[in-house]
Amino acid sequence: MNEIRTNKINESEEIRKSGINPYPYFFDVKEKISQLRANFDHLKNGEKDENVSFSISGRIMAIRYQGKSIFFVVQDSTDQIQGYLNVSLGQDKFNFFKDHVKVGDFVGIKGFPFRSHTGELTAFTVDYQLLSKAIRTLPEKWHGLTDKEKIYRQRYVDMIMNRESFNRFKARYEIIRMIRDFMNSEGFTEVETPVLQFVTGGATARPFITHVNALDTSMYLKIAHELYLKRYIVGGFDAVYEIGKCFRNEGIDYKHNPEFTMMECYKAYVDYNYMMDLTERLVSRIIEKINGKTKIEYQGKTVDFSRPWKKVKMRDYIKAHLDVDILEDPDDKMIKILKTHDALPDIMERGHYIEKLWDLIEDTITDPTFLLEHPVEISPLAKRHREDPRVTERFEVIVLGNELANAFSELNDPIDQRKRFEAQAALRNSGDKEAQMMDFDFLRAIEYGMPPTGGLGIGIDRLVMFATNAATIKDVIAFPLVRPEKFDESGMEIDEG
RNA sequence: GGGCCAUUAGCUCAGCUGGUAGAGCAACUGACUCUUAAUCAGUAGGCCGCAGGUUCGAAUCCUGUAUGGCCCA
Repeated sequence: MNEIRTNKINESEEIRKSGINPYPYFFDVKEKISQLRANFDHLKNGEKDENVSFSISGRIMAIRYQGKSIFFVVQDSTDQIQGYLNVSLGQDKFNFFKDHVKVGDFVGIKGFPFRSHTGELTAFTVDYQLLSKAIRTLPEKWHGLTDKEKIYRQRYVDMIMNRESFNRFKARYEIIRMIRDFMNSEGFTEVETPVLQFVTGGATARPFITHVNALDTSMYLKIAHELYLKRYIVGGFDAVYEIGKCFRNEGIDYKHNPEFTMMECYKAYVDYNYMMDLTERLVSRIIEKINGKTKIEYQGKTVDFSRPWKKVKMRDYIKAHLDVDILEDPDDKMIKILKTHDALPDIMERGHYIEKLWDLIEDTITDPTFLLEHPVEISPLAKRHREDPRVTERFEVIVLGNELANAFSELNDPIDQRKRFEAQAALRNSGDKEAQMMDFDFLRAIEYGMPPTGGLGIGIDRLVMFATNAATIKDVIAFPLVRPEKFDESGMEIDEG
């Protein structure tokens, strides 16, 4: 139905018939546009340097026809530059460009640099090659895509048109590379754990279920890396980490995507104090590298990632804000407070009361803060505190009310771990679908002995959101989960109800 | 789960209390050898998300529904 597309398909066929492949195989790219710009920034207005020849390639973003000369804009992964060509190219090549090279097409350009009278560094085209003909038109150059739905569904178009978006993804992968560099330099080994699991744990979450034909059985997609990473520690690795996808079958909103990326690390012979230091150093370094400073603006709020971060104990913080002692006051008192805030949990259990009480006040935290010593009930994989067995050696990093990291001195007492799993299993049996599953193989593993271990998990998407000032998780996930689109037999989109 | 908003040309948007649809960019034809949101002249392009209802008549009012966004829980 789209006439422009049909015309371009026909045009592409005509080009092919004329002996030119609209989709050739290779172009010898010698430099990126940013390099070209940097190398010839010194050229003065009207000055040219015919002695140097460059070879760049990219997508044409704009064309300005000017009679017997043509100005255009090429964009590659690094930058844009204005190109210029005229009939000195030869009448045939000039005409072909004028008739068949259009906005959206890829071209390779050879030539020399000059600066126009108006001061624009320009690529004077001595030769060019059409590298790929686009048969769909790009959005309007001035506004690009503004429809959020189109941005998420057709991220490739958003990336082309919106450099801010493109650069945010570049930053994301730079951050991931920085995390790898950091972890490697700290002596951690990058490892992998299964995505398909018969028992999945390490987090309080509902899993996805899939089916394995070869075994004719259901499996879960991992909700965390934790339990398998600890098996590496049992197996003798000193320090391991994994950066990978986790899957949680829960709501989708501005901070949750069903699949998301988490970095988890575990190190033998250290405790949560070590992990606090590691977290502080890693996160503040990334924030500083991306922003040039540790005190940043996030969505209109100032957040200071400078070390050291504040520390508050969960018990103290809840007591100060809600006047209830989560260790000593009875359930009734918590329920009463939750009722007045209309915040009763779906599952009437002490652990859920504590979580809900925290939810009520988490937004009072702005700057990165270590929230310490969660009660045992809500921390089934964390070791009891060495001075108070009712709480654990655990911390979460809270930034603007969001959980950015979660860590503990790992529970390596197999008897205590079994009791914790049993308590979780009881919750599961009473209908708590997020409670952890009994994992006998994991128990068996730590029964062989796991050294004292510190563990940490960091939500990469959240971290990227803060580092790049992204308002929603969808802005930092290139292809967020959206409902499927409908296409007709020819592959054209259908708008329907 | 609740509330509010959006959905009109490939893209960005107009379209008033109902009278059979409009601009800019993109596309197409032509002019122009330093333009840069180039300019100028012309042409073509629409199941007004989908389904019902009210009406002589609906892009517009009503109901439902789909998709998405924002806010709240």
